[in-house]
Amino acid sequence: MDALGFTEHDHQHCISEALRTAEQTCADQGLQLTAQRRRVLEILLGEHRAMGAYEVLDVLRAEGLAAQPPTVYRALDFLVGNGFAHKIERLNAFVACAHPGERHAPAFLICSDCGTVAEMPSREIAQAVRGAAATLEFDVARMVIEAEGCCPECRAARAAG
Amino acid sequence: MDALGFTEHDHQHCISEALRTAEQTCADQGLQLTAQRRRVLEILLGEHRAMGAYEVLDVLRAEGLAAQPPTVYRALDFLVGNGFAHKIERLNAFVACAHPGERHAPAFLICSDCGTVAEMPSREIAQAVRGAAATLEFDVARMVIEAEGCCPECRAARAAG
DNA sequence: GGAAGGCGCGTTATATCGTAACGGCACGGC
DNA sequence: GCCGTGCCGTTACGATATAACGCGCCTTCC
Ligand SMILES: [Zn+2]
Ligand SMILES: [Zn+2]
Ligand SMILES: [Zn+2]
Ligand SMILES: [Zn+2]
Repeated sequence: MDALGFTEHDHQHCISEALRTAEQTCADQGLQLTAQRRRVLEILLGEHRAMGAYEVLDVLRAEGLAAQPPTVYRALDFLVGNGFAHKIERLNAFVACAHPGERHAPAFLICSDCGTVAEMPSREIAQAVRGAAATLEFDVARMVIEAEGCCPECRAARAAG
Repeated sequence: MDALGFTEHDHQHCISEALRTAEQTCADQGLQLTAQRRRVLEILLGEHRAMGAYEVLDVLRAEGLAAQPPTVYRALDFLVGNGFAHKIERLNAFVACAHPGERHAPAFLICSDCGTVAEMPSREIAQAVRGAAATLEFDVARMVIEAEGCCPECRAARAAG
């Protein structure tokens, strides 16, 4: 389970796979993946970066839909609430989940140069957070773990440039 | 170095100590802790929780000042930029630093019940994040580590109620 | 069949968070 | 004196997010 985003990959496959997983998960859990929700997920899947809600809205409008902010926020709430997307707090923006279906406390790498957002394995990080919290007798319900920096590609580009 | 916020403590001492440290650090580094910046820091220090910029603004106005949003944001930028305060991304709000002067990558515990925000030791968490990032050859420049949950006091209150 | 309730969604309006840009003033260097 | 720099007042605006109301489509229950 590696974190895509920084590596070359068959992105069409990446998208269709994620959609299929979302459909299956919704079917299993009695969730309604309506056309709009699905479309918003597709838009997020289109890029391995975080998109603002209004950016998604612009895409919908460019497709001829007369959408309003609540439309997008409702779709995003559904997607985030059911683990098909995540909110990147640092950017006030949203990204498709790289591991839908699996229960996970996500952790993200955000490249300041190219904007790519990768979801990385977080078990040890989550463990460290829970450990530190436990010494203060604090019960952790939810975590925000986001690291900003420079991705390998951009670092190489810098070195070359 | 424990994380205050969840424990009883002499809060007046806590405030004056932090202000003294800020004054000393500014003096050492040639930074100007102006009256406004100092006042905003005092306001943040007043509570062990995160305050929105406009909430700070309301306090200033209640004191008779004709302040505008940029006034507050400029003071907050100064305080955050120089390590006297932190932004809690999850809340779009600001909290006074519990360890000013020391270089640190902060990690926070946010009680969903009472709103208290505590800054906790983060060395091991930061280490775990850097480690996970390194396997993807990602250079981390800045981290956001925030855990939401229930503090010991509120847990006790729940159990009692 | 019809009442009742849940859910998704359209729509309007508004709340909340944050910044751009301009100009004035004070201070220190030269 | 003149200029650069940093701080701040002020106006206006941009970006992010939600409240509230109502409609249509279901399903449930009788
Ligand atoms: Zn992909
Ligand atoms: Zn990059
Ligand atoms: Zn205190
Ligand atoms: Zn609490």
